[in-house]
Amino acid sequence: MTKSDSRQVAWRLFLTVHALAYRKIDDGLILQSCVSFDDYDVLLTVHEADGQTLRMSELAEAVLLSNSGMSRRVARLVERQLLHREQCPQDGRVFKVRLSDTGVTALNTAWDTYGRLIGDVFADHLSETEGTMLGGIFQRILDQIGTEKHRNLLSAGVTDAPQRVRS
Amino acid sequence: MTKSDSRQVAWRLFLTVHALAYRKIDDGLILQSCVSFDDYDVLLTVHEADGQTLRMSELAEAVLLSNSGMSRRVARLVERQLLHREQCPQDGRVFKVRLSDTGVTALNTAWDTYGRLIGDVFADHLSETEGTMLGGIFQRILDQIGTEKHRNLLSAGVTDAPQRVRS
DNA sequence: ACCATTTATTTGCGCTTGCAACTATTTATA
DNA sequence: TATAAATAGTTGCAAGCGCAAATAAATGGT
Repeated sequence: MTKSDSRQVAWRLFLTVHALAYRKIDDGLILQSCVSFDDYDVLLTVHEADGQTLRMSELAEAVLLSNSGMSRRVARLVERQLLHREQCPQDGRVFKVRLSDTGVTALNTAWDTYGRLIGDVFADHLSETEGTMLGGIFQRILDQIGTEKHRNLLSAGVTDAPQRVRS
Repeated sequence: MTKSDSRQVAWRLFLTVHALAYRKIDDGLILQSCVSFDDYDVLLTVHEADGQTLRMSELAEAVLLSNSGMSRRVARLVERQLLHREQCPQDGRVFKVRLSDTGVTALNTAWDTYGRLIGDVFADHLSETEGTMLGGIFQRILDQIGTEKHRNLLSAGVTDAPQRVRS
């Protein structure tokens, strides 16, 4: 594969789009909703989980952060009263995390901002068909490079899936 | 736009694919070529520039790093003898950066690893046609959200492989 | 029951980052 | 020419990260 390969070009554009989009969303969220992109990701992941609860290590893996990083991130969110962190009665080693009422409110507020921003930097520039196509391609890649946890993004939770198989 | 919108789904998958791909490439580059993904990006950007030289601020903008961050990153690369950093004679405020011979060698070595990794985590999972489509979509997004510097990735340079550095 | 092992999470530490303040150099204005 | 304003780049600082070591709790073999 040479550097002029269309897939190579797509890769470089992929990186640039991600970097720019990430920045814009992070800035927008902080400015308009007082939550960073990474914090939002944590809150959303917890809230979407079964029973709206996750243990630390599950959360860390889900958002692709190290355990230690997640430990401190959660500590900050608990400090800010957006999360509760409670020791599991059955197994004293595990701590389960859950959104506080304030956290739920913050998540909902942030969603308004986030949804708008996703449109600005990404979704509004795609047709429905292109969205489906992209989803199919990314899901296919994820099936190859992700762990079990990441493989089910489409089917789990996010409803009707434009699943596709390798051609 | 609802959460089950295909473009919304595509966005989430986009984020996950990026995070996983980034990790794998960074790990692979460090392990096999002793250069981090971010370092590689800097070296490549400098080498691809007009006259294989860039001033600090241009470099910072091109790779989407802050000026201070770039200042320190370049300092480390100079320390490692991969880059030269020389004061501009016409304007003593600007410093221009250039690859050393060692840097060129390192870049070529890293390209072997990097090319393989891009295939592993991204390109090999796409058909040529899909690559072209993705490139088109990403370029369209970039035209909307990027600055002038980022807008020309496809047209400027990348398309017909001027950057394959072969000794 | 006892102690070694394994598992879940949290600290210690060093590294990288961005922001704001600083230095150095050039350009504009009087 | 003198000096104010603008520009390029570098530091001080505080924050976040990952790795490895430390802690705390459960499990297994005897």
